Amino acid sequence: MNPAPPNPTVNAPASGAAASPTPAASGSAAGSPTFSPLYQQIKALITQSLQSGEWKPGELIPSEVELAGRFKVSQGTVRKAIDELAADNLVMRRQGKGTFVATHHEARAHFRFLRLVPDEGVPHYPESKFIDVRRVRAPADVARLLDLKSGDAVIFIKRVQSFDAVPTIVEELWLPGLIFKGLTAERLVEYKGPMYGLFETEFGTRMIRASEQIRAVCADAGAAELLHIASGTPLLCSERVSFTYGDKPVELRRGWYLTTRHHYQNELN
Amino acid sequence: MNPAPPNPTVNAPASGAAASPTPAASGSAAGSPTFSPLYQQIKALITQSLQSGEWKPGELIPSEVELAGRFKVSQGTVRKAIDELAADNLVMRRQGKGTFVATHHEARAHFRFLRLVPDEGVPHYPESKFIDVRRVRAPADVARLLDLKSGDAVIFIKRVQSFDAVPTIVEELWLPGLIFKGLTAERLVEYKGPMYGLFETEFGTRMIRASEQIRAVCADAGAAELLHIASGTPLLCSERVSFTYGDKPVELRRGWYLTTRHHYQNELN
DNA sequence: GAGTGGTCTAGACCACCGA
DNA sequence: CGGTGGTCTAGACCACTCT
Repeated sequence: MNPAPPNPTVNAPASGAAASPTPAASGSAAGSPTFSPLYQQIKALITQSLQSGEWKPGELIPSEVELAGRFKVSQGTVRKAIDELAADNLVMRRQGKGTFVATHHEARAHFRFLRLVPDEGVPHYPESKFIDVRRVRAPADVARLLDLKSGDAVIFIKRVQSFDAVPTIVEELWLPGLIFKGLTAERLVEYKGPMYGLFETEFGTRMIRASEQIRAVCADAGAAELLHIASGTPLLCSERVSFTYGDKPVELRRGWYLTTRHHYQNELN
Repeated sequence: MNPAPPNPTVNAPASGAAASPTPAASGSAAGSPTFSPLYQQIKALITQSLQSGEWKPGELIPSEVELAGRFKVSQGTVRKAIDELAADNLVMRRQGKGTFVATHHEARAHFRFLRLVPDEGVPHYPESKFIDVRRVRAPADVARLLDLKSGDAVIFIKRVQSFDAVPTIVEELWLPGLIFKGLTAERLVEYKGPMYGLFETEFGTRMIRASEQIRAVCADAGAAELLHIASGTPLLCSERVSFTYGDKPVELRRGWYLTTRHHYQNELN
């Protein structure tokens, strides 16, 4: 056992009972056993339940005391695990009510990934117009970023987003065909709200984090036409890969942003 | 008293002794008294000591038990306060050694604000060449962003930064003259390493966080010459305001980044 | 009032560091 | 070895929400 002496359940080398096996968290190759703290193991167990859909987005998860009983640890340990999950935006705590599985269906979450905001006026969500939705074979670069094999089936989506009827964003998305089987133009068009919300409820795939690379480029003819601007206008170009549980890449999104009346807002902390 | 019953020191309406007055944290206008938890008050007290320079960047601060004794609270409460300070990057914990005041003189900190990295190869710090350093009166827009009055003295700095001898960044900085009195071109040139390090050690002003707005623009004649590129080349344009303690703005930095072989890297969490 | 998360305490032991 | 932060527990009370 690792830190707490009077508790022989989770990290124990061999203990009989309880609902959670988890020899877990040992890099046990040789020399150093590399133990991990109890609360990290609890966090991993809870994360598994989230990933498996045992508790769905927006739902209430069991209370701290109940989880403490289930895992045979103190409430404080569960608390620390959930604290981290909340910091990771996997879960949301609400005093007096309980802890809820985080969801992209919330005003709060809408601007976590969309960082383009109007220079003046309040941030709001743009309107989408879909240009293209089709099943294709993954080009090499897309396959590499999505951890697929070149030629694997992917879904390609192209759309234009407008703020106050002014076209401002051209976006191309690539999604693994296996995961997003059955995603059609109709589903996309009829669905109102952020796409990540649809992915979450319709395909059980929740975006956890993303990595973005940003450049300045000249608008090519295609983008220029869609955005009603002169070819050659400078655009902000973003390439973003989004990840679900287990750091699995599940979306590649290339965006071209018109930044004459909008800007990309970033907070450095 | 607020949460803890057996402890009449920090938040107490009127208590005699102890080194920390702090009636603190009450929005006491009318109706709701708006108490704040003990650990938040401890956090505020420690932050004051950091701001006042009682413990300088890089130095060791008193141990948790000592602070607990000083503030007459439990170690757990001090711990939670320091946990938040560490999350805010004001302080750095090192097991077995102690807690240190964070500093910008560390490889770790160098890329917290500089997000432009080479497309290939390892991130590294660019070389600076200073074009201009002078005392001027603040234009209206600069004054507004730095919370000064139009016409107040400010220091203007212009420089070019190069990666592997390739000029890549043009930067213009505006600093409040009052705070950075005595900042000269010589000091800047002789100083090696990140400018925030110099600000911290030479002027006692530590940058805590920053807010950045990013756009795509065309290179004007001046930038084009400095970066050895054609006028009109698309550049990534960033306007950043940095803040010290108390959310006081103390730097305006406008940057133009050449993104042909570099990109702005951002993690969305 | 019962149940939830939020705060606070006290005490134990562990992992790491330096002398 | 003693000192530091890191983990874990157990129990108390507070603030909030709903019924």
